[in-house]
Parts: sequence; C-alpha cells; structure tokens
Amino acid sequence: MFKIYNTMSRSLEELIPLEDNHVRLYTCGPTVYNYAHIGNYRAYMFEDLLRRWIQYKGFKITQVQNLTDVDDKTIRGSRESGKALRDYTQTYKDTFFEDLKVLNIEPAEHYPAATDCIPEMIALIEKLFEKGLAYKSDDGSVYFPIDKFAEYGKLARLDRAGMRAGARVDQDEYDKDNAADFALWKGYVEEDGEVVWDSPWGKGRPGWHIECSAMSQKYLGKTFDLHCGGVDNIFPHHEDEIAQSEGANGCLYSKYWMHNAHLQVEGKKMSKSEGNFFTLREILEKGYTGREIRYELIGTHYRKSLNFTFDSLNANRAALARLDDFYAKLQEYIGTEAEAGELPSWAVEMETRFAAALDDDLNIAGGLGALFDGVHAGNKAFPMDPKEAAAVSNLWKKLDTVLGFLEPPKEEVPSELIEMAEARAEAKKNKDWAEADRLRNAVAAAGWIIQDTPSGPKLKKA
RNA sequence: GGCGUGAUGGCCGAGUGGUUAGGCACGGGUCUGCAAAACCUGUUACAGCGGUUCAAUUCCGCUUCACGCCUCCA
Repeated sequence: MFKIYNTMSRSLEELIPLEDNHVRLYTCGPTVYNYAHIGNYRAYMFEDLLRRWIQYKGFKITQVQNLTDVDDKTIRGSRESGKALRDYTQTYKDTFFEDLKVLNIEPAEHYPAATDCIPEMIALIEKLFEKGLAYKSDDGSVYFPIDKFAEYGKLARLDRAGMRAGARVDQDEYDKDNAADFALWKGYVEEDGEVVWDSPWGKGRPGWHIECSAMSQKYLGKTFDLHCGGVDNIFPHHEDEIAQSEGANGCLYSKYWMHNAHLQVEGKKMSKSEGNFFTLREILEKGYTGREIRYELIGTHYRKSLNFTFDSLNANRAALARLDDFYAKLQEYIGTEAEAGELPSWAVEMETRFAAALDDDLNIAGGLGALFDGVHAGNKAFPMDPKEAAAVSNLWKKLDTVLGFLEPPKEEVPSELIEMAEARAEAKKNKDWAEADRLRNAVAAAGWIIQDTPSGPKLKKA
C-alpha cells in the first residue's frame, strides 16, 4: 500500500487511482528563460522518484509536464537577446531535456508548451465567462473574481477574512475588483512586442495559471489523480488552478496534491545575491557527474529542505563507490553462468524493507538504509553461489528502476593502461618492486588507480 | 500579524513508548612486497523546561532557535 502525503488533507493517504490501475500525474515544469538551476531539479528529481515508484507498484502512468514559454521573464529575456520569443525559449527547452538525460530523469509522456495551447486556454476562459467567473477590466485584461468561488483558499488554507491587500501589491496599479483577483488573460502592452495573440477580449497573452488548467485537461481530463510542484506553488499558483478548473468544469480538479520542499545551498537559501546560485551545468563543470548529483538530490525526503553542499557531494562519491564495488564483486561471482537462482534471505529482506520505506510517502533515507544493510550482508555472504549472485544482480537492476543510480557508469579503460597494469603484475611476480612501483605511478599520473584484488589488478578512475 | 514546518552523535540523515538505522569522516583489524582499494570492526545521539507513564529521543504543553509561504520563485 503506497501512502502519500496529500497537501489538500494534510495527511497521509493511500494512492488509489480514479480509473483502473492508471495514475494520471501533472507536474509543474520549468519556465524556459534560463538554464534550470539545481533547485528546479530537486523538484523534478522528486517527481522522477515518484513516477518510478508508481510504476514499481504496478501502476500505469501518464505524466504531463508543462513548459512555460510565455511570461514576463521569457518576454524580457527574448527582448534583451534580440531574438524572437520562440527562438529564445527553444534554447532552454533543448538544454532542459539534455539536463534530464544527465540526471537520468525518466521523461514524462507529454511536454506541452504554453504557446502551443493558446486556443485551449481561450476556450477555458470563455467557459469561465459563461459561469460568471471572469470579468474584463478597462486595461483589456481578464480577471478571476475570487469572491465568487466559495472554496478559494482550500488548498493553501487561507484565512479569507484575513486576506487583506498585501504590501507587495500596489492596488492603484490594477483595475481589479479585488486586489487578490488574478489574471486569466493579460491585455496587450507595448513591452510585449510581438508576443501577442487574438482573443474574444482583444489582443494579449495568457495569464500564468491558466496554462496548467488548460493543458492538464487536454492530456489528463477534467479530473485527474495527482498534481505536484514545489511548495511555493501551493499559493497562489495551485490555488488559482483549482479555482479556474473547478470553477469552469464543476468537478474535482486533482484528487491528490504533493509538494516538495526547497533546496538550500551550504545552509542558505539559494539566491544570486548570496553567490550560491548554481545551474546544473555549473556543478557539472566543477567535475561532478550527473549520477553524483542525482544521488544528492534524491537522497533527502522530498518534504524536508535539502541542504546541497559540496562536502556531501564528495561524501556521496564514496558512498556510490561502495555500491559499485559490491555490484562489481557480484558480477565476478556470476561468471559465465547466466541463470538466476533463488534470492538469499538477506536480499529478500533488503527488498522488503526497501519497499516498505518507499511505500511510506517515499521514505528514501529508509530505503537507502535497507540498501546499504543489504550490501553489508551481501559482502559477508561472499564467496557467493553463481546462481545466487545472478539473482541478487537482478534484484539490483530491479531496484535501479526506482533509484536510477545503481548501474555503474561504463568506463572504457585505455588499452595501454591495461597493458601497464599487466606488466606490473608480471613485475610483482618477479619481485621487481621498483618496476612495479614505477608502473603504478605512471598509471596514477594518467588519472587511474590500480587496485590489486585476488582475481588480478583492476583499474579505477581516480 | 496570518498559515505552516523543523531541532537526532564530528557532518549528513531515518526511525521508535522499553530492543544496532544507514552514509561520510575518524580509530582498530584482515589482506598486501610496501601501498592503495576492498572487506570486517569500534565510537551510543536525540534543543531546553515541565507533564502523562512502570518506562519518553518517541505522546502532551510551554520556551528558545531555525526555516518556508502570505499574489506570478521549484
């Protein structure tokens, strides 16, 4: 039984799909105005673990992740770069997908871009007009009157009486009935340049929230199972989506809501002014691999804030090496026999504990604890029966469909280094220690480490 | 002001009303020509103050500290 924490009820609930065995998932995606930062990927990593666990549990999944390619930031960026909006955002769409590959994040089934779904958004706004849940202001914009949607605030648990005009909104700037009303459609202003669409209300562009309501409906239906995003989206974004969708369709929007906490860098909120703002690319340039970053991002429970530090990134490298060594040893014992036998009891226990932890609202730390306990028990079980080793190896691969970092990276060892390692083994046989040390140093200079094992020398990247 | 989250050993980080989480680092050992790596092994912590209880790190209350959101930031 897979239990998840539903933000709507603020409690753990069993995930039961509305239809059959099929989980329909909507996840808020990136605004493609820049290279995505590691905080963004913390969210997508959580969603990746979620979708992988949903599949491990035997559910079919359909995930939609939107690409916000029209908003204030993308328009500003395209103006500053002198490129058309479409060309400007394409760069960041492309790099987003490259990043997903580097982090081994499973692709969603659909990645709709906002600019490809304008007609759907317009249709939805028209429906809101019919229901009296939209009004046009003098500046050509269309707003949603939150006072007319009785349940407004149910997700964020807002105290409606206490919702006074906030200090951050200059009321005079807007021609709205209520300062808290949000835009469905933004009337054209000169700064938008060529970014403009026709609508029944005149020229303009969509508000931010409407794209998710329109695109989720297009791909998942009016009601779907699960909606995810960062905690900061609870209000206003998701609250507004609920108002739009449930207001227009008169039915439940999403059955469950899950939100991930933010990421901090070296104990501080990540921000450009603190100088601790990192894109994925910048971390890769420092020499860390996507796999190491994946381990770092996935390792903290999604509802706890994750403190991203280079110290822990280094610690993760050692932890991954421990896993790799175990897996390599497993392959040694399997030998040429491919047939898998019975799983030893310690491995059964490893999987059982792992699954119990993940079933508990994706308790990844508990799952990793089970994994490392399994490695410990497995190391003690060597030398292992080949069929048993093959069974454990298969389990390893099964768990990797969830974790996505167990399969060790394939490293091509340069052939001359293999020759040197063999020559050193020969020198050792002849007790020519000077030559043996010379070869070891030469290999080290090339960036590789020779590890002597009972089955001969092995080469590992330093 | 409103809503909400958290405080665990050197660091990170699970969990539990009484029984070893785990990872990293560090110490010891096995192995090794010396190393390295690997493996084994050791270190017993739960912010403070009250309360409930035979028993609290775990439940309740208060305090202190930290953090998030409160109109377009994952």
